[in-house]
Amino acid sequence: MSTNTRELILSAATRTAQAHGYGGLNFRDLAQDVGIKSASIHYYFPSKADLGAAVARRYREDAAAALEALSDETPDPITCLRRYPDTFRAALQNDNRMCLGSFMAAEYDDLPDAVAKEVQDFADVNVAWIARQLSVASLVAAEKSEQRARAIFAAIAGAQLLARSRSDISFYDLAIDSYREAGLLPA
Amino acid sequence: MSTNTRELILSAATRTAQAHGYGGLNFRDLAQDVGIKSASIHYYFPSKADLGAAVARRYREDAAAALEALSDETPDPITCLRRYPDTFRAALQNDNRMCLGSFMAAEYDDLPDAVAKEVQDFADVNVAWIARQLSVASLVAAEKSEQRARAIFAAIAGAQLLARSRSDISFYDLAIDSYREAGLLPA
DNA sequence: ACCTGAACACCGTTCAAGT
DNA sequence: ACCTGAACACCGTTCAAGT
Repeated sequence: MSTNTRELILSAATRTAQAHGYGGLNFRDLAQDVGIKSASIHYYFPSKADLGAAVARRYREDAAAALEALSDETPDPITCLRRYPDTFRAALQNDNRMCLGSFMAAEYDDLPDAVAKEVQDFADVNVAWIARQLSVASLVAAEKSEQRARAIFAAIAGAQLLARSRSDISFYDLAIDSYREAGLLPA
Repeated sequence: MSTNTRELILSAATRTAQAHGYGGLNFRDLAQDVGIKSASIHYYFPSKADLGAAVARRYREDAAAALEALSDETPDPITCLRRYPDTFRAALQNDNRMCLGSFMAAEYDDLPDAVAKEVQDFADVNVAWIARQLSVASLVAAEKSEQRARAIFAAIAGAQLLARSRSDISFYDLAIDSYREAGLLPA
C-alpha cells in the first residue's frame, strides 16, 4: 500500500526528529528504517522541507487531538492541568526523546518556513488548551490566562530539555514538582 | 598572533553554535568567518569534537565568571535573582540567538562525550549560583534550594526557547513576568 | 504508481608541502 | 609555528530512468 509506506516514513521520521531534530533527519537512514531506498522517499516527500513540514503538521494534529481527548474525558480543569505534563514525560521515557516542537524551536534559524509555521502552531495549540483550563478553573484573571499558559508551556518544555541533557527523568519530575510548589502549576 | 586566530575561531564558533547548534558547526564556514582555510582550523582543534568541547568549556567558564561578577557587585540576593534572566535576554537580542547549553541539551544524542559533559557543567554552574541566591535570601527551605534552582533554570531556558521560535523577545519578557507573578521567581 | 542507480555537492579529516 | 591545496571516504540530496 502506498499509504502505508507514507505512514511508515512519517512515523519513523517523527521518532528520529524527536531525538536528532530536523537537521538530524536523513533520507538514507529513514529509508533503511522503512525498507526502501533513500531516493524512493522523494516520491512521497519531494524535499526534506516537505517531509519536515508533514512531520510537524502531523505532530501538531496529534497533539491537538490528544489534548481534546483529555479535556473531553476529564471535565475538571485542575485535573487536566495536573495531567498535562504527562505527555512530555512520556517522550523522555521513550528513549530520552523530547518534544518535536522544542527541538525545532532550537533549530528555528535552519527551518524551512512551512516547518517553522507548524512549530508555532503546535505551541499555539498547547497554549490555547492550557489557557482554557486556567480560565475554566478560574485560576488566573481571564485576561492573564494566555500569558500564564505560555509561561507554563515554556517552563515544562524547559524542564524536559534539562532532564534530557542529564538522561534523567527525575530532573523532569522534580522541576514539575517545584512548579507546583511555587504556584506556577496547580498543586 | 596564533592565540588571536584561536580566539577568533572560538568566538566565531560560539556565535554559530548559539544559532545553529553543534550540528550546524562546520569547518568550511568557520574558516571563511575567520579568514583562513578549513584545514587550518585543525591546527588548533584536531577534530570537531575538540572544537565543540573547547567552545562549550569557554562558554561555561564565561558564564561562571559573569555570575560571580554579578553576585560580587550585587550583595542583595533578591536583586541578583531579578537580574539573572538578563543574560538569556541578551542572547535573544543578539540576532535571536539562544543559550548554547540549551541548544546542545537538545542535541544531546549527537554530542561527543566531552561536549555533553561541559553542557552538564554549564547547567550545574547556573543551578549552584541560583541555589546560593535562594539560600542567602531564605526564599525556600535550605534543602529545597537546589531543586527550586533547577526549576528556575529550566523555566528560563524554556522561555528563551519559546521566544526564539517566534523571533519575538516579548514572549520571553512576558514569561519571566509570569514566573514572578506565580511566585517561581521573586517579584 | 512506485522505486532505483548513479551522479552531484558537501563535510570532516589527513597529509605533504609551503612560509 | 602557522597555514594551504589536494585528496580521501563518506553522506545527504537530486534526477533520469526503470518496472
